[in-house]
Amino acid sequence: MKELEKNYNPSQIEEKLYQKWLDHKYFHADAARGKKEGRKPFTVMMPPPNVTGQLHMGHAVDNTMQDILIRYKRMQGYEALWQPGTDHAAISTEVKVIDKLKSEGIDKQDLGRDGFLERCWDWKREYENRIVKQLYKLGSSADWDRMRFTMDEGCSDAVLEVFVKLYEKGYIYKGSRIINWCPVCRTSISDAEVVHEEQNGFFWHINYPVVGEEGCFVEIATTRPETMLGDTAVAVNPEDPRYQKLIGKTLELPLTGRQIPVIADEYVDKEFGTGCVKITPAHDPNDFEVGRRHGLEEICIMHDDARIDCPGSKYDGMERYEARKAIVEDLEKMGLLVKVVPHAHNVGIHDRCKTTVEPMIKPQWFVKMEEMAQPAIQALQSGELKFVPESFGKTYLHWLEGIRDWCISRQLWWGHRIPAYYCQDCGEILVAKNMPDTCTKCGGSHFRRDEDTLDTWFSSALWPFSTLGWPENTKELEYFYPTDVLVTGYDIIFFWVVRMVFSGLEQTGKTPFHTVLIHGLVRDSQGRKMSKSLGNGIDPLEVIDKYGADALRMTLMTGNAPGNDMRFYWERVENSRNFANKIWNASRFIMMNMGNGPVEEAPLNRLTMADKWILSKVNSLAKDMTENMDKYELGIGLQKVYDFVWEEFCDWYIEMVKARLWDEKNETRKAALWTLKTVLIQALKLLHPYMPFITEEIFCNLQDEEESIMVSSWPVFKQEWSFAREEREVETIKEAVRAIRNVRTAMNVPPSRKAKVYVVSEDQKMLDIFAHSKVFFAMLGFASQVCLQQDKAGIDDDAVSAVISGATLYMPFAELVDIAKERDRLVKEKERLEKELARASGMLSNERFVAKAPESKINEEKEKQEKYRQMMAQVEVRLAQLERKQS
RNA sequence: GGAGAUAUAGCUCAGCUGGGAGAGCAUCUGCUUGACGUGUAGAGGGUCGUAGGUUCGAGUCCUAUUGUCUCCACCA
Repeated sequence: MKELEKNYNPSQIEEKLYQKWLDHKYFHADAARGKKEGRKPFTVMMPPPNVTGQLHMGHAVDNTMQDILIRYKRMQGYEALWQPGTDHAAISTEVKVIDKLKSEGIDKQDLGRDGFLERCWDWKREYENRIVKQLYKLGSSADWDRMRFTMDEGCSDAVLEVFVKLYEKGYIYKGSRIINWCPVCRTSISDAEVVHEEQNGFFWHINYPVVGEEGCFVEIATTRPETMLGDTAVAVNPEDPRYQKLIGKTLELPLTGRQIPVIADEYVDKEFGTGCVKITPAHDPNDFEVGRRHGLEEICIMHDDARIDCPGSKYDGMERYEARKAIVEDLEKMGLLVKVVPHAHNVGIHDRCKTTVEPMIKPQWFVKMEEMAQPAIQALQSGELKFVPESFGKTYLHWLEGIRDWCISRQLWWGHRIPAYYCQDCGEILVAKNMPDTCTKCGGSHFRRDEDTLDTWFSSALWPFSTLGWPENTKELEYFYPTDVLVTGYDIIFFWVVRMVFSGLEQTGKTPFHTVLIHGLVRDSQGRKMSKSLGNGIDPLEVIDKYGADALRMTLMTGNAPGNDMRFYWERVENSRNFANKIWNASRFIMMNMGNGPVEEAPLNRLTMADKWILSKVNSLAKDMTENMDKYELGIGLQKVYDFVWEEFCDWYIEMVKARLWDEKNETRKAALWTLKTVLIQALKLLHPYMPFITEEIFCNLQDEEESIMVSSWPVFKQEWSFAREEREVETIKEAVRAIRNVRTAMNVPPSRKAKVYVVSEDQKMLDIFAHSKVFFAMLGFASQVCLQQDKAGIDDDAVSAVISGATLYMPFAELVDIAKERDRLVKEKERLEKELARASGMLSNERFVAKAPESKINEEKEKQEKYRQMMAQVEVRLAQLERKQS
């Protein structure tokens, strides 16, 4: 048997073991094999990290949870597929490549579309590997042989297929609508990519003259005066008495001289501002709606880079904020600027580049959402789709119920190019997977393909089935789809989960997964989000280097409930590291005692009470763990193995068993060794999904029969390992040991001072329990001898006592004990018992309790009451003795 | 404005279907016993945000209220 190092050193073994797993292809799932061997599939889709990304704590939590589920199911005998891949991350990658080009003095336009895309692919090849290697370090048991990329051939084909199908169904349309425009990235962005930030700005109050009524004005207030160049109306609330007579009149728009009407629309809030709103349909989403309702002209006054587009005017070509300044100055000169009021308001910012977005009307492609949202809503209501924790289902519903059409076109080059072809002869739009030969309308053969690409989420929405070969009906798709659990943070429910669900339902008729397991964010120790700008991020790789992947994984899973945020503390990592070291040393101890020979199988009837107790404990732990795993309560599961290993197994069982191990002639030595090894292996298996590396290392050192713990079988509850009586008996022993330790500490007795321990009970069965346990007292270092008797014969009156349920323990070290102190202690104990008795009798004398509570609960209370009565009697006797002694 | 989450020991958090308040860290006190000081034995510390209600019984369920956080929508 190999000798282990004194301290666990993760860095030495993690890489070696991961390579071993890869070499043995343990991560690989196979549909044909699974089918042939009659296994059930279990599938998890890895949320594809951005190719340009670096591993952060979010990935670490997300992937740890998935790995735990996959390893658990794999051990349970499922054909467990964890499908990995990466995302092309359109904007993010394009921006980075552009930056890199800039540093080389190259402009995107100079390279041309193909040249630029080549640079993007170079970037992808260079960085994809980085994030994948980082996921290796976590211990992720994903099926890397099936690695996919959202822009690889298969996924791209799925994208085209879906686009064409949705177009033909009328769910995809092209239209001019107001969208969020990023003047720096020069592309439209979705609502979800816009973040709102409060900024201190101003409210400019401006007078618009009423046509034909000299000296008569309408005062409007705006935060963006430059947009007035595009005003096509002023609106008031139809119910507003102040402005009734204005409705229908015509105003002259200052600076342009254009004539615009005053209209009435519910949208206007009477209480806000002046109650008169300038309407700029081309540059404000609300105004756009108003404009469409009233058939107003939509005048676009800005170029794509946010310079003013107003030919013939002095503002033409000005940058938007420059124009704002000029316009305000001019209005002031004209005497039309009424006042300027400081005003804090929210400004939309592009989350990637932080530029203030400009609402613009642009021809864009949209997905009609109304029909597709319905089945997705129903999936949740029918229970076909479930969120853990459930409350996130409300977030999901809320979003779907208020869903708007999805703008899917992006003015980027890196991404899936929209498969729409414009006939150069007649202008007809043809949508097809490949460029058509002839125009269906005019028979022409010259086409221009749409320049735009699709929103990144369009392809990720198809991830659960595109990766399995859809639209082909592959054996993988048939076997592994629909998948089982999707693990993700609550921050991308809208972006991704919703879109996967409606896409899956629309394309395959099935929800792509039955459960969405939501986790929270990892925050810093002060509760702040980890972010680049704050510089407060903790690099998971640094944690792994210092403490090992297992410690990181354990830290992220401890004391954490689904959906809740957690804070990162280095102290917690240390605790995890300490736990790893604890198991390491327990294993080391066991192996030292095993010697070189094999551990013989011990028949159950040769086991001692302690052996049966720990076996029974690990047995019910297996059941408990399985239940918690199935409920996705990963934090609770971990807590349970932790407590078992550290407290029950190390602090109690190993200590109980030492004396037997050291005595080569002891006839129960072999039983002890067998139990130690067996229980340890069970515990290692239960822990393996959480801490794959250390459990594998110990497992392989401990036994020769199996080559890896990750393909060993998950422990199941066995009736023959269930020993209720022994569990109770050992609990009694533990109670006794604790009682004695407490008394001795309370009495300030040094551990080196040994004393006799008398166990007194009228109940012979009770004494029998202790008959087997003399060895514990000796081993625990404070009993020179243990005497069992039914009465107090031979025990000095001033012996110190400890009362436990069913027995009283005495230690005759009279000379060490201060009688007054002992009396105080007993008085305290008496008070405690009185409280307990009051509680029990309070319940039992309550007629309604007795009438309504379940029988088992009543009996439980009666037993407790009886137990406390007995203890109380003992305490009273002891007190009386002391009184006599003192007087 | 809409929705959701959360409030438990000094700190960070568990506490699953209601039935005697827990962990880690921190603090204090012991322990050079042959796996581990990354250890071990013990102690102190909480009227479970507040007020009602349901119940024989509420940290747990309901209502209201307060604080904190998050998401969505955004007022020109």
